[in-house]
Amino acid sequence: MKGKATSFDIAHFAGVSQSTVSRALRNSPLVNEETRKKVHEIAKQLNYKVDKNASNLRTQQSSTLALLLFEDPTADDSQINPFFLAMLGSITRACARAGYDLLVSFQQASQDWHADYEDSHRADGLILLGYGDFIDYQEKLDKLMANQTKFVCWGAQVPNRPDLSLRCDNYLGGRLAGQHLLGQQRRQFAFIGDASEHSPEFNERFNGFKDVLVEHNMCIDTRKIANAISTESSGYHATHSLISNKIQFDALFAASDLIAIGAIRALKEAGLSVPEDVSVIGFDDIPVASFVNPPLTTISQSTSKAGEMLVENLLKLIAGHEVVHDILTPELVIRQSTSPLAD
Amino acid sequence: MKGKATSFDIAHFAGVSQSTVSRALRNSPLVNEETRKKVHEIAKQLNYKVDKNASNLRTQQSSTLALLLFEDPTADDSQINPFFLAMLGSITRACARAGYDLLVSFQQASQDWHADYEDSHRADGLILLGYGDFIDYQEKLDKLMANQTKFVCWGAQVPNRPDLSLRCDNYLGGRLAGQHLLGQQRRQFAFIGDASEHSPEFNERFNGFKDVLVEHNMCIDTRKIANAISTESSGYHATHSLISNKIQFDALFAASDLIAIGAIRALKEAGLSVPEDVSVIGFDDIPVASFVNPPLTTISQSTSKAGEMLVENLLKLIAGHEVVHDILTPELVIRQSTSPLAD
DNA sequence: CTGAAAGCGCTTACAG
DNA sequence: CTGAAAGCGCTTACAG
Repeated sequence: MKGKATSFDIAHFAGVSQSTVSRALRNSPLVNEETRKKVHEIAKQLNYKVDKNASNLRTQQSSTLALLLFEDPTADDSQINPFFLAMLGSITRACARAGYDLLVSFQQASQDWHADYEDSHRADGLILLGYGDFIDYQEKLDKLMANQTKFVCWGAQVPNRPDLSLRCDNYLGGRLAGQHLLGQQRRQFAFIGDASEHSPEFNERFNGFKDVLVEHNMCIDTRKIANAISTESSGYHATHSLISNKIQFDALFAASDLIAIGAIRALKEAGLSVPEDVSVIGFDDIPVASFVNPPLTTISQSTSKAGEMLVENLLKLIAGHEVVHDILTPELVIRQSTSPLAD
Repeated sequence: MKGKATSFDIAHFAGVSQSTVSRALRNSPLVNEETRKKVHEIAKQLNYKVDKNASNLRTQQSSTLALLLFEDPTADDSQINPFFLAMLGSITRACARAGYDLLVSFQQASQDWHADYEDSHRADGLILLGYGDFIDYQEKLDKLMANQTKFVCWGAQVPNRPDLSLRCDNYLGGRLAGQHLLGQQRRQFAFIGDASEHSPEFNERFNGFKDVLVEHNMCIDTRKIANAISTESSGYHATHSLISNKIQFDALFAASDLIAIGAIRALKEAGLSVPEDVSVIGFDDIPVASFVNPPLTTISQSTSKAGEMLVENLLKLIAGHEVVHDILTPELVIRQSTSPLAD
């Protein structure tokens, strides 16, 4: 026999029809047990594998999901946000468990990234992942909706469809950070990150943080807020600029761990010690967080839970089932980058 | 029109046959320029996308590569080796550039992981990535060969087929590490990693290291060698055991950055300072390396170059072209975890 | 330059 | 329980 074996080859050897082979391989209850066994045996001998293209074409689905990862245009080749990399890991595993393949693709946030994975039947649905400018996303999400594409989305909200997106309770996370720093007798609070509608996740974190301070009759001086995207170098530069402007602070909440790591570098360079002079808290709990020096206190988002739920929800959507909107609960992880203020 | 548009729908609206539509969409030179334009226009209006399952079935290929990532059985869910994650990034990009989709899958090293991606026509070829027990790999690679599966492999050698694997010059990398430490007047050398045939990459690194020492009339005391797999905790425990056994050393070469990071943690815990008491050098230059404290001196393997070449070679293989065996050149990256010995 | 037709390898309704 | 047949949506050799 030349090339790969087909179901006709098996039929030939088993002395049954090709339809029966197909049924047997799919373990249809219609098929006689003995026949089923014989077919499976021959299939194994011939090293037969169902041709996915043929079966997908026939059944009009692909058993494949596509993960689209958007990168900030500034992100360079080598540095993919570790938080998303961790998500990728858990999504891959969740797909495997569900018997789905996963197609991975990086997209520029600027591009027309709804791509054509679903239209071309390469994937049954999309998982969207990425920080970036929220405003830009909205119209693209609209397009996906109009197109009836099945998708779920980490972070960004889909207008009128809360079920299509998943995120952790960023507001609560911000509150946890604020409470932790307050409990350490810190009183001069800085925030680094984009607290605007362009980055709703960061914005919510900031709001939670701010609200806690206000509840304790404190406030955050707007001069102590510096804008940054989620990279180490952006965090470094933002912090550096605060310091050069002689802004004083004894506590710093960074909107992400990457920002926090950059902030710590800037602080050290300026001769400030962490946590003695400045308590620094991040957000995400990326794998690196425990390796940096000092190990980073942070707000943890469970990537494994998140990945699992994204896949689960997407599969429900594909199956035409309802999805309940859920929000993940973040947790404070205390390490050594924060400490009570010494008097 | 219900559901997705097909080439027949376009044919209908364009007033040509479906064959002509297909040719026009593929920009066949046979087709009249005006017809071609009209077809493209209508396709766009109908939001038509070629059904990949159908075209793949017809052409018997998939324009998809599969990336199989093996994990050490000990690796837990959250911690995928960052070196491979970086490779994943560059491989994804290289695939996109070549017009290929990338299927990603994690595999247990123990499993029958040649999987059936190629047999089932889900992918045209495989990229294998992963540390792990080399001995176990060999028979699996043999199976892939016997199966005529197209694949390339990072690190592990394929018997008699050097062209199927790609790696950096680990021996040279080991030499670079040795030379650097020698240049710092260090004289008591420890090595952490699995220097055996089970981990040929680590073994080569060790051999290069050892040879340089020997050339300088020095040697490595076997008691100063500790076994470790490529994780932070394994590096930590190995180093910890050296210290508890009162083994003295002023320089440490870790077979990977992850190991080095764990080693630094153990050293600090034992009250030893890095680099003053012990110079530590790693291998890989993972993104974290520059964030840890002190920033890690290491031997860099270019993941972007590596990913690109793996994809390039695999595509050549698929096309039936010859692949020249190539080996990447590692580079010494000096940071602050190593310093000249103070007298 | 274009069209009618075959066929890629399956799955599944239909008939027995 | 089984088989003959249709058809998923393309690509491409063949004929004009």
